[in-house]
Formats: sequence, structure tokens, C-alpha cells
Amino acid sequence: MPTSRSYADACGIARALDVVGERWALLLVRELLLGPQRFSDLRRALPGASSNLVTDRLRELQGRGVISRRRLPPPAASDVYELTAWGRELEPILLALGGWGLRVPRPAGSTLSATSVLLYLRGSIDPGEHTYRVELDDRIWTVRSPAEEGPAEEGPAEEEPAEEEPAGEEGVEPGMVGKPGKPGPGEVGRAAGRVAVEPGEPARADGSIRTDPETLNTLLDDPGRLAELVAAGRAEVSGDVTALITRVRAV
Amino acid sequence: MPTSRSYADACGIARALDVVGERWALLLVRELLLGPQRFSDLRRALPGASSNLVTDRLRELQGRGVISRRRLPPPAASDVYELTAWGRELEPILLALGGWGLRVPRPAGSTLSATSVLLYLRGSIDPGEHTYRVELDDRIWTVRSPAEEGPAEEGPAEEEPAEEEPAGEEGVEPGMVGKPGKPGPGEVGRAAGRVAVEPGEPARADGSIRTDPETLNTLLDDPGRLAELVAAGRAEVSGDVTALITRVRAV
DNA sequence: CCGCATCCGTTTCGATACTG
DNA sequence: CAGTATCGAAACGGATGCGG
Repeated sequence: MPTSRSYADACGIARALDVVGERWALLLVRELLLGPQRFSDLRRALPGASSNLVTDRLRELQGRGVISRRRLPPPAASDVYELTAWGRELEPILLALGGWGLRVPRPAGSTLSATSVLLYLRGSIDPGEHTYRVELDDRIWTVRSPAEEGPAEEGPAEEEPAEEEPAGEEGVEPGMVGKPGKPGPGEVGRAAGRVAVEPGEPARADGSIRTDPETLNTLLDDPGRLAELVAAGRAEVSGDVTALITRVRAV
Repeated sequence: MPTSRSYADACGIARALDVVGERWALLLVRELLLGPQRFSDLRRALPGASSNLVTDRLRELQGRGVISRRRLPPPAASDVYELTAWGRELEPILLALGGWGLRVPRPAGSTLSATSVLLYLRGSIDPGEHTYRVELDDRIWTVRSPAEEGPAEEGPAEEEPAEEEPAGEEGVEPGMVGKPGKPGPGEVGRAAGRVAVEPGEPARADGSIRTDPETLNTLLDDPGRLAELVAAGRAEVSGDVTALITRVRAV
């Protein structure tokens, strides 16, 4: 039986934590920020979480309206999980939390997830029009700028399949903290992310790179090391990827 | 022994959750957003958390540099817990999370904490200069606008007692998500909160109110019900509190 | 192989009682 | 008041199994 314990507190913060405060919940949301993912994708991205745990969390988050499950069209006979519109509203909050967490010493033996690096990439600006194929840990991603239209793979990314909203009580009811609502007090806006990062093969690419999250991270920090890292066999590139790794650190 | 399990993920989000992701941790932070609090204050504010739990969390958060413990000057022989500068940076994130959480149905039998209402109050603007004494659940608060200078009680609110920063690794190290750091991507700024809310007795007050969180919440939603609620014995007021409950919903 | 379900040892939580 | 001590109940984490 999935988790079901509440803080029994009408405060918005407590209510939010009732939904996404359980262990692994927010990291699952993080994974889904980049687009729909299959169960196995999530498991691979979160090696520390046991399978039943992932199952439980997905079910809970689904029941609470944070994510939804969708069966891919005929060609692929698989299910994917994706954020609902409400779930996507967690993005700026999670990114802010990520910024806060950088001051925590990096855990011993920690690995750097692909999602983490890609989310960072998405927060940047590329002065020019480019489309790249990025392969990280055997998964293919499309990186485009400016952000428009979708990638090739993975069925049409139609909007919200008539989502079951969690019965928002916009009325007079309490809840206080956060009361001012969405355009609220702790305005957590993002200067429009100019770069799109989505799962799947691009229809066309100006260049491509295959590497691991650590190496890509290093490259984003110091693009000058590209030749060195390629020579060391830590990355394979084709086409011109300089614009991919040399980009303005937007907001 | 306090909790000590890590996601072993270099992502900033995961690292943040390693520190404040345990149960009750963020609600403790919420309580401290309004200022230094004693152990018993925290326990009263979080009735659902057992004492050993509170002890453990406080110790952990202290060890991680989110909060600090301080002994009050001679008059009062008590300790208080307060957020460090780094801990205070969680405020906009928590407020945003609170806004997100309002769409979660209010838990059955939930109570509305004083802190939650006061934080909401703090996010508002009062057109004029006022100082109020607010008594909620037997605790006294000073509500002032515009926000300047401190209340009377509770020793001088000196700045950071040479805090032990968690060895931020501003260098080249990874961590990706949130990388852009403090003035980062998910900019979680607040339009300068014009109203100050702090624990303690005001030196001077234009008016005062004694009530419970639920009633204050109702009043903030509909100031017109003041007379009614006072008549019903749900609130006691002295002086003019109209400016307290009739305020511009800032940002 | 994907999406779980089941079993099981360990850790954490939550409630109560107790102490300096 | 400010915590400790103890203990049963959950939740977590890992391994394994299993139908499609």
C-alpha cells in the first residue's frame, strides 16, 4: 500500500509536502521535467530507488494529479509517465531548490545524472539557430534553440489529456502560506528558457555528441577542453558542437 | 542517531533534499522563517511531530548549516534556534511551494498554523505606518509596516554569528541543476515584503488583536466580518486594526 | 525486456513515558 | 522547559519472481 500520511496542516507548504514530500517524489518530478519517460527510464535515472518504491511513488503522484500515465500510440507498445500542467509548475521551484543545494558538499561517491545536466543546459541561451543530437548514457536527446516545435520520436506531445485537477479550492478556504497563488509572493519565474531539451531523436541535427553526464558537465564549464576530452575517448562528436557547449548562461 | 542517508546524486536538487528533504525538516524551516524560536515554540507549532523527531531534525539542520542555536542573553536563560543566512534563502522557495500546494485539497481535520497566516501577512503591503500587537495561540507577534527596525523583546537580532558555511564549492565542481547559483535560473525573488512580522512584544502599538489563526485567516479574506467575529467572541481587538486586516495583497 | 508484486531485513517515524 | 529513552508501526531498500 502506497504512502498515505499527512501533516494535517492547512498551510500550503504542508499540503504541498503531503503530495511531493515523500522520499524520491521530487526526484521523479525532476526526471519528468524533461518530458515523458518510461518506467525503465526512471529506474535507470534513479538507481538508488527500488522498483517497488518507484511504482508506489508514481501511483501516488498520479492519484494526486501531479503526473499522468499515457499509452504510446501503436508503434511503441509502452506506457510513459508525464507531468500534468500542475506538475510542471514545480519546475521553477525545483530549479531554485537546486541552486540552493549547490552549497551542500557533493556526497561521497555520488554520480551526476543526465537529467541534471540537461536541465542546466535548458536554462541557457544559444545565440543562433541550432539543433543537436545528444547521447548521454545510451539515451538520445534533442537539443534545440530557439525552443520551438518538437522532436521526431515519441508520439505527438499533445497537451493535457483533460487532466483531473485536484479539486482546487480557489474560494475563501484557508491555506495561507502561498495564498497569493500562482503569480504569488515568492514569484518563481524563469526568464524564458531559450533552449529546448527533449527526449528522442532529432529529425535533423547540426551536430551530435555522445558522452556521459560528467564529461558534458565539464565541457559546459570549460568548452576549451573539448579536443582534450575527445582525444581521451570521453566524448565522441560529429559536426560542429561548439555552439552547443559554448552558450550564454541565461539567467 | 539522527538520519543520515543520501541520494548520492550530485544534482543540486538531490543535494538540497539530502539536507531538508527529511520529514518535518521544511516545516521546521517554515516556523523559523518568522524569527528565532525556542524548542517549545516549535513543538507547539508542529503538534504532529514527536519531541525526539524535533530534536533530531534540529540537530541535523544545525549540523548542515541551515539553522543555528543561540543562547539568549542573561535576562532570559533560554536557547533559541534560528535560520542561518543560507537557511533564509529557502524562504522564497518555500513560499512558492506553498502557493503550489494550495491546489491540494485541505486535509481532513487539518489545523491552520499561526506561522502560515503570519507568513501570508508578511507578504502583503500596508499603505501607511502602523505597528500592531498580534496574539495568536498565546504567542505575541509584532506586525509593522514599513519593515524596519526590530521589536522590543528577545535580545538584539544581530547578524550571523560567524556562521559555519557548508563549504560551498563554488569552483568547477558539478552539481548542474541550479548551477547558475543564487541569482540563478529559477529566480525565486520576492517583491520586497513591506510588512515585517516578528516574534515578541512591540514597544508601541497602534492597535492589537487577539484571536486564532483560523479567525485571522477569515478576517484577511473578508475584513468586513470583523465586527461579527468579535461579537462571536472569536477575536478581541483594541485600537484600530482595520489597516492590519485591510491590506493590499502585495505581489 | 517491461511493469510491477512479494518477501524481508533495516531504518525511520510517531507516541508515550521519563529525566535533568 | 528541553530534551532522552523506549518501543511498536510504518516506510524504505534490495532481491527475487512473474505474467505479458
